[in-house]
Amino acid sequence: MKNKKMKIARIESDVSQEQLADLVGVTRQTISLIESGNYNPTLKLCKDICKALNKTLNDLFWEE
Amino acid sequence: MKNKKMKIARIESDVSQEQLADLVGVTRQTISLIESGNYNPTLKLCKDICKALNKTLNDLFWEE
DNA sequence: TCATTATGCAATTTATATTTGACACTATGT
DNA sequence: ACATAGTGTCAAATATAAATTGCATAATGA
Repeated sequence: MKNKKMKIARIESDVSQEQLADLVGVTRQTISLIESGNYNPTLKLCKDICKALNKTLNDLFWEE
Repeated sequence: MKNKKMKIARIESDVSQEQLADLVGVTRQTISLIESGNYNPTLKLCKDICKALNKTLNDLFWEE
């Protein structure tokens, strides 16, 4: 259950895990864990990531 | 910064805070805190609440 | 009046998200 | 061959979400 949507959005925005981590104020490991799946981030972090990548919650974290 | 969307969706579905808490497997206090705002729930809990109320993440937790 | 349901809030404890520091591997370029 | 950027992952510590318990209030019905 990897989060491919987020990884793709990040690569489309041309930012590394470390750059995204800096943008949202967490560590690189946290970004890596979220993309790797099996992780349960907080809502605020999800929102911050969405804003940094110009996406919405549904875009990156919702599956029908 | 209250979460009115969630409270409205819950009332539309005719469930109490306690019933919603049971549906998603948390305590009534956690639901109360989320609706009161100033709280930062986990993504999994947000998703579970959305499913219980037949809404999406953007419906309840995203503001433009 | 009395009981019940629904809600808000606060203190303390428990579970877990996140940090920190480290080591490893794979490109890519010099 | 060497350096560097990007990523995956692990163990231990810290920060905070969530649980637990309890008390208070308003609304409703018997």
